[in-house]
Amino acid sequence: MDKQTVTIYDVAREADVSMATVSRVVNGNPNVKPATRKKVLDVIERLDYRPNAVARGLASKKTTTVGVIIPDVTNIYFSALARGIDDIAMMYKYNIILTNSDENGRKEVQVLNTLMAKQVDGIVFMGNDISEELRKEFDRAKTPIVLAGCVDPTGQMPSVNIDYVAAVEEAVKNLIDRGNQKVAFISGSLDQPINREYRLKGYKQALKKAGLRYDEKLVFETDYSYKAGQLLQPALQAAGATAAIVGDDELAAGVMNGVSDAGLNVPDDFEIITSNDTKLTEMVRPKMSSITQPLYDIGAVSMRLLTKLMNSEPVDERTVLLPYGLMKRDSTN
Amino acid sequence: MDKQTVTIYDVAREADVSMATVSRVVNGNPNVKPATRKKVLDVIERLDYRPNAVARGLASKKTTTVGVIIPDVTNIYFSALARGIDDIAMMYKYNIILTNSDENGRKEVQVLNTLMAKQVDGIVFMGNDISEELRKEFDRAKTPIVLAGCVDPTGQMPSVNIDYVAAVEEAVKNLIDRGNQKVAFISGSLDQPINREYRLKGYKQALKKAGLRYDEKLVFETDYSYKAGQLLQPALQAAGATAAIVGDDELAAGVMNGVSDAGLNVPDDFEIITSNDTKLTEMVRPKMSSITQPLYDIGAVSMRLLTKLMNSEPVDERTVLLPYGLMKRDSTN
DNA sequence: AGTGGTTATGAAAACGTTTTCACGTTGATT
DNA sequence: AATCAACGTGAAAACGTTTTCATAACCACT
Repeated sequence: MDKQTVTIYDVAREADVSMATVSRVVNGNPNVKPATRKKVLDVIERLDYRPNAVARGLASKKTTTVGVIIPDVTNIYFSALARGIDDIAMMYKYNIILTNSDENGRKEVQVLNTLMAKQVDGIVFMGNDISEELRKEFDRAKTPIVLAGCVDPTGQMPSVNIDYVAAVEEAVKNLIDRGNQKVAFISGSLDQPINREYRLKGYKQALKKAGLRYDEKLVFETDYSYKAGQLLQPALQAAGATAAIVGDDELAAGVMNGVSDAGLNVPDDFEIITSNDTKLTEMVRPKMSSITQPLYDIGAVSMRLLTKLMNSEPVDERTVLLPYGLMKRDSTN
Repeated sequence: MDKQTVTIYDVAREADVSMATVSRVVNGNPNVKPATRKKVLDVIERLDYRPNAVARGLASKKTTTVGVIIPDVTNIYFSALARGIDDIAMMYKYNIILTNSDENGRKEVQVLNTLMAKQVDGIVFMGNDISEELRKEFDRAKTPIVLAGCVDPTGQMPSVNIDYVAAVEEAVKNLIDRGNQKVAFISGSLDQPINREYRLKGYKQALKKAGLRYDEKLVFETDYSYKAGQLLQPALQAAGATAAIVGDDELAAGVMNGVSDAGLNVPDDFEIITSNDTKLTEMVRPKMSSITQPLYDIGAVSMRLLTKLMNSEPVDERTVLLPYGLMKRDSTN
């Protein structure tokens, strides 16, 4: 009852050919006489032979597996990207090793190392910050890596994103144009470049163009959770904010419910624009207006880009920007 | 500039020992003299040697990788399970190959086969139905498989779930006790055992015990999507339902918003209990009452069970039932 | 009939580990 | 001093493929 495996050698013997020939037919190499091919195929069928991908990986130095580092699959934003990644991966016959990093730098480095040990052919990285140590590991990796929905301020790494600066600027302008003088900026940690150097920059630009003064009291730094958003309400009120641009949908839902539960009307008393356009925006009431980004596509395009890199195909744009938009729903007037 | 890899052989040479010894220190085998160990460790450090997991897998027939088949990562219910699975997997030094199946039988079989080809040490399967063909593949697999949040009516496969029959019965009873004579049953396809043989059974039992007649017109078979739920409102009204038990949270959110948008008040005109207790239940307004199940734990426990199976450890219960509950929020009175 | 170029095949060497055996050493026990 | 067990180590055989290289067979052409 031991796992008795049929090997390529068994097939070769039964079909009365060499291993090399079996390997050829299995891999669709055209240099095989049709008659031989058929003979081998028959034996494969009869013996129910299944090539061992590990042995194949060792011999060919290709595993047809790519690593995916994700902060948290449970977050709708990231799972949408992951879905795009997996679909394209499957299309190109790759499998995905998925690991949650919790945006924890140490864990990211460790995960990266085990992925390299497993000889993945490429890596898609999601996360909001690239620590120094992590960057060092990236550099030393001989494996292609692309960032998905994750900015690299230095622009060295292949990545796919939207233009966060412009998107946020447009959203904030929209809020200001409707008369909001005090627009809150709510995001995750400002240590993360995507917040500090992109979103916040867009926010400041919009203020400047509207002739408004930047006020630190309107900047709220918190973590990306529903709960955190909900708890922000008193602080928002204290700061006199009448609108907010929020960096994450779950967080935004929390903010909105916090505000509503305090008796204010959204959007009449308080307007909100969120950033990720996940399906959550349509499930809450009022539905949330949002910056629009093609989540699935960001994942899909990163994976596609990665396939090119893994294949050493020429790549025109190493850092691709996908189009964004602004979707008006019911949390703005 | 070619990927010049340091092998165990290089280390052996530099440290002036045999490969076997290097292997021993890398694997923590105690049978190595401390002095030798240090010497080897130093060389490893100096050369930055990283063991090749693929070669290791071939030689040892263990890949420390498990396959996870999931209908759709994008669904909050499943991603919560996946998170539990990954955390425990990581704890036991396993990695996860994650693939979406879309509950498509053909795809499930194909994915299963590539997982086997990749020599995964075990598999966690999520999905609502096990087709005949899939079951055949399961049987023939020499690899341990456990079902997570997925019933096997035949009880042959290891699985971890809650008692869906009892949970639904309790929820429906709760609805009936509050005077609802016409409780709708809303779920995914009744072809799926979990709906046909478990949830519906609980529903019928509750009706019977309350002396109510089972009415097919109150049974709504749809797909698990927000949209589908939203569109159900007219039919619900036509059937005269005043309450509903719903099999999925996104679906339930759709139902609730459909009902609300039609001008009815939830819970005064229409009560809803949903089934999965995902965080979505707290994000919508009103918050949804729900059957409570330990999602993360279902994933975690399945993975833990799988580790035991992979390790040929004795297992007391092959089909484990985790506790459920009923959480009253604002979609019921 | 001789030449040259495909085309089809096999032998055997990688690929980078783990693992099995056998063999010396060592130290304790009689 | 002889015996034994435990310990520490190395040689070499797996593991199941791909890939390189050589060669045989075939097929036109001159």
